[in-house]
Amino acid sequence: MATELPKQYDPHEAQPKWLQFWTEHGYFHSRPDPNREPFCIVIPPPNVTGALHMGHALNNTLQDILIRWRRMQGYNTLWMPGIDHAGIATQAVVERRIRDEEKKTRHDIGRDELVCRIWKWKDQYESRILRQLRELGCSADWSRTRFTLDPICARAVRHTFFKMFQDGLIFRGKRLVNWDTALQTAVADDEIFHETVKGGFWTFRYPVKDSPNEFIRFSTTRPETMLGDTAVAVHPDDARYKHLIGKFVTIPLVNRDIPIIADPLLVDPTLGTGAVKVTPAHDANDYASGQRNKLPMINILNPDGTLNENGGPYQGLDRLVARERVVEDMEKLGLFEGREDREIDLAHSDRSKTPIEPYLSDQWFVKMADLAQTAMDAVTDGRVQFHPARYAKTYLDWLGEKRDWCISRQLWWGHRIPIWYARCSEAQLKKAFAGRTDVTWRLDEENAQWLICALDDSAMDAQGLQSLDLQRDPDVLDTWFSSALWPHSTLGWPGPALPDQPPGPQNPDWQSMRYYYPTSVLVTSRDIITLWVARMVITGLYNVGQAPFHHVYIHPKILDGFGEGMSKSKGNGIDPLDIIERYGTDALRFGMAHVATETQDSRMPVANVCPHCGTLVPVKQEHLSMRTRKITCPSCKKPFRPGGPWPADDPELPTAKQASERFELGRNFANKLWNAARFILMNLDGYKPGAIRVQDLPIEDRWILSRLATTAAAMTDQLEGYHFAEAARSIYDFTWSEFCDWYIEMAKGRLARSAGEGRSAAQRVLVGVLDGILRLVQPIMPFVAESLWQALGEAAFERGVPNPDPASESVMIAPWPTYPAEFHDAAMEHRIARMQELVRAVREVRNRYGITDSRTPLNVFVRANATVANDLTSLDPFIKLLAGVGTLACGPDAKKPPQAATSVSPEFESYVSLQGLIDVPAEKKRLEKQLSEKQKHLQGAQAKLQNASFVGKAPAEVVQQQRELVTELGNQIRVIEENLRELQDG
RNA sequence: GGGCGCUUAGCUCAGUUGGCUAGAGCACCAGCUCGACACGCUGGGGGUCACAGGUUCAAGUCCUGUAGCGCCCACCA
Repeated sequence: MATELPKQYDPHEAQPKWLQFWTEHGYFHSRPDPNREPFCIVIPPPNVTGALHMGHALNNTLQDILIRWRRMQGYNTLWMPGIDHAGIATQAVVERRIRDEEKKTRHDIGRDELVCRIWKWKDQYESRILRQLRELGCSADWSRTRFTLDPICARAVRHTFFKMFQDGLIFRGKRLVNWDTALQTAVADDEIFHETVKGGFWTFRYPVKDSPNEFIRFSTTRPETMLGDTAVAVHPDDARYKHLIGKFVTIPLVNRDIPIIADPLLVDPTLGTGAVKVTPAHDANDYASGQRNKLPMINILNPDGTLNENGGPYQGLDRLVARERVVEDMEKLGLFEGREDREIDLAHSDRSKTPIEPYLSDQWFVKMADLAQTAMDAVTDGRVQFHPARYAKTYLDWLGEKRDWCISRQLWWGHRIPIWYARCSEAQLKKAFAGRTDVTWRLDEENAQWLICALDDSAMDAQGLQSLDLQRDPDVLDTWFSSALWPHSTLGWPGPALPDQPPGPQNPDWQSMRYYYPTSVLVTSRDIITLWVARMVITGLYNVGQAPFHHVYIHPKILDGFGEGMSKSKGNGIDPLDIIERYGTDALRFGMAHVATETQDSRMPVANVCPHCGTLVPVKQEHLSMRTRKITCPSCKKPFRPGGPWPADDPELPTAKQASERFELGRNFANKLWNAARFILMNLDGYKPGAIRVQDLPIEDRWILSRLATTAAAMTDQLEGYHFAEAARSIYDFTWSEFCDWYIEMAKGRLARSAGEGRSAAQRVLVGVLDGILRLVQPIMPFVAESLWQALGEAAFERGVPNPDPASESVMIAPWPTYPAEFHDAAMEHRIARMQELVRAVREVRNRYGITDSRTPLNVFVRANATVANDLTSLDPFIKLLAGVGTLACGPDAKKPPQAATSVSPEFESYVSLQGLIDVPAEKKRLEKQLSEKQKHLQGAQAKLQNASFVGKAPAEVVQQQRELVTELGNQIRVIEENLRELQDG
């Protein structure tokens, strides 16, 4: 007798145990093996910014499902894990901490110290993130874990940059950035917030040159920028200004002449004065217009927000002071027309909270025209496929713009731009770098300097370079530059640095690159299709010549209970660890698979668990919008802090854990599975493995094996197509609604007999089906699957249908189930379906009349044709067992007893003897309602048949179906009428 | 403003190429401690499939429009 399992599945007992077991057995590792086909996924590397959230749980669960499934299918699966340094986000988090804790800015502590602090932060959060991923059960090859700043990734970054620089794909150009004048740094778009402030809206006029008394009127919210104006634009069709196009106006304060140009994109003639001053260096639209019209760009600002030498008489003044002076001076000149108050939506820096100035600066770019085209081709010709396919449009539309990619960032955390500047003669360079292939240079004519690109920093440490007066570029690369290389950099591109040395952290393993690249599928969310997916394809094609993956699966987003995306700033996230703690990892994973549907993002209402009394307190919308930090429990009246991803604990208040009932489904399923297995294990006395032959099996066995085979095949298809929700539903429905609800119940009869062929066969089938279920569920719920696999191994080591095999040492490495074609048996499925219908009908009658004690047998009469009657009679023991039937009379002439309730089925009529218990008025009412519904349905169905165009156009079998439906409905109505009549008579 | 989606039971969601009485889980109602499971079992109630048109023998499903919601991109002199 096998050791009996506890009544409930305990995930917290199972999880650490199997995690350790899998790790010790090395199941997560993968190494190149030419005899096996690889299946490889590279993880979208989480940011080191902080802990993982629900989106990560979803993303990684789905990847793990694919990896675990393909591993069982026999592929050599590699899941490459890693972390992203996430330049801006990480630096901002660490800077904020330093500011909060030490009241210092990054300029106070310096570049080296800041980078050092961020590395410490990175170490701490990297291990936390990796731990979370492990706890999620992710079967990644942890020994290969990469970080986007580690030496191997850095080498790939350098090679790519160097190659692109040599190919002329990397160039230096001007670009407007968001300038924070307080911190004197550029900030990223996602680091700014918009706030409505009170401002002015001034209207001025410029005198038209060579046309006395003619002026052109314009308005602005930033009068000081007129010092940087290089044109006035009007709409080409605007009758008021048409004659002025091509003439000049004079900016009076600096006495500069600028042209009047026509720009239909910049100017909307119905707004304001219809004329727009153009300041290309300090406004994004004007910048675009300046590029279109080849206007000069005049930068009037110093980094600190004061005016520079281009500000003429206003040089040195703060821009806001200059604004007032400009207005005063224009007024003195009689060119000021008025000012109105206006609410202005102004961009502010997240960090300094001061207004952002658009600021023109030198940046590095990747030329996209040709690169983007190669990436578009890879998708249009099908080398890379999106699932769902519609996301290809997002990708193609974005790449189609072919906008140059700005890759420099004014940050300290990241890959340094490998560029040095030198002002010297080329002869000096040639001499200094004679014979060197790891250094290349190009002349920057505009600034009269050399741009030197080095493949490695050490190249610039050589002796004799002092005379060159090298200046290194202070910027770092856009984080996406290193992320774009992720699929091939992690696999070892560009090959070993030290070919004779063994692979290691400094020396990549070239075999992996050749074996696993291109990877199989990328699993990610739709918001980084452009930022990341497109760029990976670009660099993959550029560096390796092959796109980095064959498939891109885009999964839905998890929203909060109110339909909004989760984000740290909204405070509406859910910590996966809370869910794991409350429901178990399998429940979390099942829940994730279950929400991964084709079309729709999924809402996840969440509740706080009161840390004092355990009451579930649903999160309300106002808790989020007001950033509520304290909630009073409605039950015990004690205060607590709502759960979620908060930056730090609050020492004053206990923090609530979070719960969401959406994970009960998975928890309950794991427990159901556990108990089904528990029941089977309790009934395995005398189990002997043996082959089964479906032809020899009774109906119920053939039925469940047919259903099992269908389910396994369906799940395979569903996973192939990335239909995770359907796959989860398939195994759930099969296990619960077919195996547990019907098959196990039917098998109880045979098990109860202590010995004999019947019992033995039932054991084999029960064990064989359970074995299949555990394999099928393993990718989704690996922990409960492993627990039961091991328990089953003790009681039934050799098992399986049709032929038993010794169990593998882990369900993780068991083969993915496929079953012989003869398992599919439509006839058996049909017979059991008919029986289920009858059982349900009898149960319904029992419930309706309150005869729920199954020991009170009901006598059932079924009128049906001979075939159906035979089928049902053959299942007589089950009908008796499952519905508490005493005698079953079945046949074409089954006589209806007096005072009977009926249930109407498409294929047969059943009559249940109720021994005088009928509630006549209630029964009458029920039948009348049923009658009117059936009559309505019949009318509709008949009308359809009489319609000539239906009979003419529809396929013959459909028309035939319709005829059968009408006949059937007619029969049913006749039966109901008959019953109703008898009820009235009786 | 452009693009992509979404709107089905009180809640969260399924619903294949149009085709038999629109499904599930939770919640609700009634009844069950019967030897796997109360994280359970049996049965039940509950839906004008956002709205308005159209195509079709037939529309939750296809088309057009309207409203609301979400996301991405662009932009707001």
